[in-house]
Amino acid sequence: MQPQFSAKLEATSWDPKLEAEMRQVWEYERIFDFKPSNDKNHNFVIDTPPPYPSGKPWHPGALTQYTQIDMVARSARMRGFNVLYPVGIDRNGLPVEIYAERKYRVQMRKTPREEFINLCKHALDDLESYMVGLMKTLGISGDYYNKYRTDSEEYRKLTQWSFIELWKKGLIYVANRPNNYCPDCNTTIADAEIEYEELPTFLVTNTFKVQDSRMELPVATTRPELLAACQMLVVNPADSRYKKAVGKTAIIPIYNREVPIRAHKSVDQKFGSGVVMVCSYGDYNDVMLFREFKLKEVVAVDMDGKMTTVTGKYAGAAIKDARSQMIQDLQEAGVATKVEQIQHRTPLCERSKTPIEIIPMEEYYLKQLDFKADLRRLAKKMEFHPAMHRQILLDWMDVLTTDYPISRRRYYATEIPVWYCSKCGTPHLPKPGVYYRPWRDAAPFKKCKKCGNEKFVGETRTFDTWMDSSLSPLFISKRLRNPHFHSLTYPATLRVQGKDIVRTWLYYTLLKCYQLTGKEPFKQVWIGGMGQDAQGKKMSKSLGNYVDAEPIIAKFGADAFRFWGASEAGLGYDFRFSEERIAGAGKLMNKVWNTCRFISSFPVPEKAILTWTDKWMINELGKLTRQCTEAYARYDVFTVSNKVREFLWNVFASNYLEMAKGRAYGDGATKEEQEAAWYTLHVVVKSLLLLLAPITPYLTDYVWRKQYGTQSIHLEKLPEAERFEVSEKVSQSILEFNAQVWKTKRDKGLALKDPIAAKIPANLKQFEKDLVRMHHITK
RNA sequence: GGGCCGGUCGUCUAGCAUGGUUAGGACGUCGCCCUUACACGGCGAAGGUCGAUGGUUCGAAUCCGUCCCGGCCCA
Repeated sequence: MQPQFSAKLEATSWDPKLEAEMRQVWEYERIFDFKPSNDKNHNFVIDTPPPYPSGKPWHPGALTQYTQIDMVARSARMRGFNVLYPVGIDRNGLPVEIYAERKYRVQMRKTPREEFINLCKHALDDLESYMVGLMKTLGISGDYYNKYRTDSEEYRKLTQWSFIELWKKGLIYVANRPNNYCPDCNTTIADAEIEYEELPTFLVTNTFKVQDSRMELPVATTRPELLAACQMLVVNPADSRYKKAVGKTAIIPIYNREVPIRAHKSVDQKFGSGVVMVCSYGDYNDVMLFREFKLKEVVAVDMDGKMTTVTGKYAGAAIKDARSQMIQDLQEAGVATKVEQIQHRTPLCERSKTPIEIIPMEEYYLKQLDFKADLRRLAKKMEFHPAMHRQILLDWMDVLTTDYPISRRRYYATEIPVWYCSKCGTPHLPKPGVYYRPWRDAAPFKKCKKCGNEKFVGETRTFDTWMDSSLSPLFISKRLRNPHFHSLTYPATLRVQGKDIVRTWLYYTLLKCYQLTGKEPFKQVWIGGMGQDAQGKKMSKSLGNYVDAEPIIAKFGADAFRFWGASEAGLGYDFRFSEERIAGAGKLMNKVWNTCRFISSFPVPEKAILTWTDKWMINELGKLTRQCTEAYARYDVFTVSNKVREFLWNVFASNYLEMAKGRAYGDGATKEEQEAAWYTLHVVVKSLLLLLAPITPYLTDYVWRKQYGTQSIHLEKLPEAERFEVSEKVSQSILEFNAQVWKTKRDKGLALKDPIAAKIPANLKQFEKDLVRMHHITK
């Protein structure tokens, strides 16, 4: 290297360890604080998903999603917005309770409530610091100073406020209905919390006698233990085999009770024997038939998943045990004629993977069916990125058939703020704006408004956790705390989330915020794809294909991980986790570093008189800049990252840089030409750094501060595009010509610095001087 | 059974809406090269009958029909 030029960046490779240094600077400078503009349109409010601390390690797909969201936030800042990018932690509900039960080896029901809550808090604090630490490592530029927790007094106050408001609007009611119940979690769950799996089970065919007849009916069932709860047999009205039996009475074996035989079109003639027993409740069809035929419920399973006394000798047994015992008894009694193993689609609790039971229980409900049309209208009005994922929401709204059960029989969640008169049972709701714990606190009333009684009993149940999280746009906009701030930040600009929680978080947020404010909670929705394992399978702890991203991030750096996350899959598409490809992104980081290092050895001229080579380059850069700016406006970091990589590596470094290198060193060039090269090199590098800054914030800021700025690159705007009159085909010709010379030299066994005779194409005459110098072309 | 998405070199993908030069790039592989930013590099090469099959057309990865496979969601 000639002595007059020495690089400002010394190391020959980018060291990811420098990321920690950069992070400290950001924390010290607090450059990501939100300063609300009084012009609402300048505020860009992101409704971020507060992560759920459900265990370690954190799902690598989720981590990737958070980095993608951060790129949206950072690019919005560089587009000139004041960005509110909250950091929250979702700390309510089941996963934490299950985690605490495992970690501290306790059972919730056998632990005093206060004590159990404290254990949950402990577990949460531990997980939370782990997660926040990872977020910071990844360069998530959220507002850590105002980090919120959904189990804070402030947040729960808001949840209880929303319940009281919705109650006042008449949207809350209590009903005793058959409900999804998880005997393992001991609580009611919503349809949205159920998943289905094909599981092996026994299909038992039992013979039922028909009264006053010699007829016998084969009845196929997967739930023989519910025999005591059978209230009817049904066949398909078109089934000729059983026409004669319809209207008669059958005798239930073992219990010797009489039940009617009816016909209903819901019965599948081909399933089992074609005769089905209707019990309370084997499945949803039972629920429907009980309602339709006004049958009397028999509760055969209790809230612990044990058989009740109506089942006689099976009382107290677990469902599974009762089932095998019953099958054995039926076989011994000669009632069971056939026992076959089949695959049966079984509803499972999403959290505990236990088969759910349908048990009649009294719960609080929030009306939602009346709002379908309104929500559909909102969903169509909101802008979706990508547009195709709007359909997930619309489909879900289509299939809703019951209102939303909101009460849960758990401990670690927001309490339902209700007290009941101990005499007449009338529910009393307190004034909103205070956090209430009715299971512990004295009632804030003197007398029952109905009967005058002075004693109250506090509600012990809590809310479903989506009752809390569905209020995030109201919480981050300080609905209860700061009306002015609220008016500037609600509705939010953008909701960001994964496609797995469309039917829960997205849907419930729309529902509740619309019910409470009459508006949509956000203008746009960003739906990310899911991280899968290297084979494209869903990553889950139970499958054992879970990857811990932390050591990979430590190895390659957050920027490499982020770049990979940006460039791997288009917005909304699933992506596969691959260490190899993250390593590949790490190489790009190094390429960026070394490009900057080389160019850092040249002065930065204010302006220059450009040669055609420079004009060509700046024109190409302009094209790239326009493409990237447009892509950022669509939150499409996939396009940005891939276009920048291709430009940087294949056009700028491999071609322009080689063409301008000699000129930059002053080799056979005028001072003017040399300065033009310097100028262009810096213009391109500056723009590339700015375009990459939202995606790889550490490296770009580090270089920027060393080389160009007195302030962080993250306080700059995205670059402007410049245009020159350069013929369209020139770019391709240059690339082709260079490749051809390189190939010729290779074929002839020449070194790159050896002279070669070559004819420069007519349309590249303007670049002749640089090309001759670059390839050492002789005439 | 219904919906959505996808099926392009070993792997990840661009192109497909507005059909038309040797289907572009990345990762990996192989060969040559330590050329004064980078060997975490440079250059080159191999590798694809664009899921299958009909059709429209002078011409289809691209448009239309049917089918198959995978993923997710729903029944």
